[in-house]
Amino acid sequence: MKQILSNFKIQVNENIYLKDPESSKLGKKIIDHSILLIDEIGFEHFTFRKLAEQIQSTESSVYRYFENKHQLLVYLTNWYWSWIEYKLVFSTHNIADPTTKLELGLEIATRAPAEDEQFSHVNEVKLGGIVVAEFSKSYLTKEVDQENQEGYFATFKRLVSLLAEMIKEVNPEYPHPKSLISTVIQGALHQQYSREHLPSLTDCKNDDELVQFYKNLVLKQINF
Amino acid sequence: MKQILSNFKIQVNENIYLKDPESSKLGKKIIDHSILLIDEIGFEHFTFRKLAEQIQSTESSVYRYFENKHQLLVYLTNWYWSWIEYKLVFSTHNIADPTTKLELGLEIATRAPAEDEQFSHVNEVKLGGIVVAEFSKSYLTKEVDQENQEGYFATFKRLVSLLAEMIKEVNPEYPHPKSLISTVIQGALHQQYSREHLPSLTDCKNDDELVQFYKNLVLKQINF
DNA sequence: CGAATATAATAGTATTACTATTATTTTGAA
DNA sequence: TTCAAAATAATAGTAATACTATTATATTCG
Repeated sequence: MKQILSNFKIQVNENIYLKDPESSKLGKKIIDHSILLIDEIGFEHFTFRKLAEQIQSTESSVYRYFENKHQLLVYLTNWYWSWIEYKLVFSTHNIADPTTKLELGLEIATRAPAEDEQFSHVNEVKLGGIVVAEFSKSYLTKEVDQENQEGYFATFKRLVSLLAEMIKEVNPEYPHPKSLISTVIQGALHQQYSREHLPSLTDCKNDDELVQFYKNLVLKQINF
Repeated sequence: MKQILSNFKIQVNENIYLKDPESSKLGKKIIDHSILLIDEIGFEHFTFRKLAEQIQSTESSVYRYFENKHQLLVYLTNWYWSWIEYKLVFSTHNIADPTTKLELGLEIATRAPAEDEQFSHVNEVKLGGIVVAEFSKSYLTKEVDQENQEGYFATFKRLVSLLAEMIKEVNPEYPHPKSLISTVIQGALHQQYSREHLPSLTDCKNDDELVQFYKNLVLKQINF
């Protein structure tokens, strides 16, 4: 994966930052360390002041990249889903059989990133953890409609529609591909969180079982 | 429903408040108006100061009932899931056929509450909306493990285990009842939210279709 | 090299999330 | 019915958060 993708830079919609953090050293430091810090103390306790301390910079410097910490979270989650989308598009590119293709897509969309997948300055494993715990906070706000119009959630919606298309290739008659896919992706995040913190909400002992559970759910559902 | 349940008072675990809001007029006002206010401005913008203004009381008076607004949210979501649990237990009580019972249970757990179900001083419809938009914020925090130990999420876990038992009665061999149920309940909340704010993530046009989608998902999945 | 731009340092404001103190009102047991 | 205890209201205050503004210094790039 590292070799395949190392030429690509994840692009995030320019509405989601004031100044592109990929365009400077400070910008990259903001991204890298915000991932470490949010992973460590959680989004609620995370502040630009604390982040600035960690990177030996100042609050106002961070504010020149992002309007506020909410926008930074949206940036991080978009980066994450873009990365999943790249992996999905590359991996499924040459696969002819629709069912195999769908299974592979589900695998990529539901499995938590592993240590050996690192391909950028970003810590993808910790970012995956942030997505599990914080992604839903990025859209469960009163500002969702306006932000949706500005493309804040476009990456995730595109991923859902990509996988929904894969379902349609397996069974063009299936009536609820988008509901099924978004239920499965969100469900996988939730099950990962549950395994760690609310174990009575899951039966999956490990990631393999979890991925298998969702693959099975989808295939059984769409095959008539 | 109103008649059946009007004798029952929803009980919330006493760890989830400092003073029982059901024990006084002010307490009930806090609950009622916090639902209206959170529904109106969202949990992020909600403060005890704003709430106190609405009910012509003071911040410090509210603080004598709840440690902070997070605890109030946990209280409200527990109340909601307790109410769902009551409806589920009553409705399925005398049903012999396990499949019919499960279908009814899924119906109650996935359908958004309707206007005519009002049975208490609480606005159940708006509370349902709050659960859709804010429930996940109640456990996606760094304090989840400690709060889980104190019983903050017991009501939801009990509801999941009730429905998981219903699955086992239909098919004792099915290996992932808890994962399936928690995926479905969370999924239904998410689909309700999507229908309103991120429509490209759903195919369900209305509540009936949504409920049917999840019933079908479960039944197809567990029937061998 | 010099101008433009980015960053750092510092300070300041409004709001939030509380805590503390005292006064007033309500209540409920003798 | 009274009077003590408890609940509530009024007021004030603190530390942290979420910003904005100003100026000084460093960097970069045409």
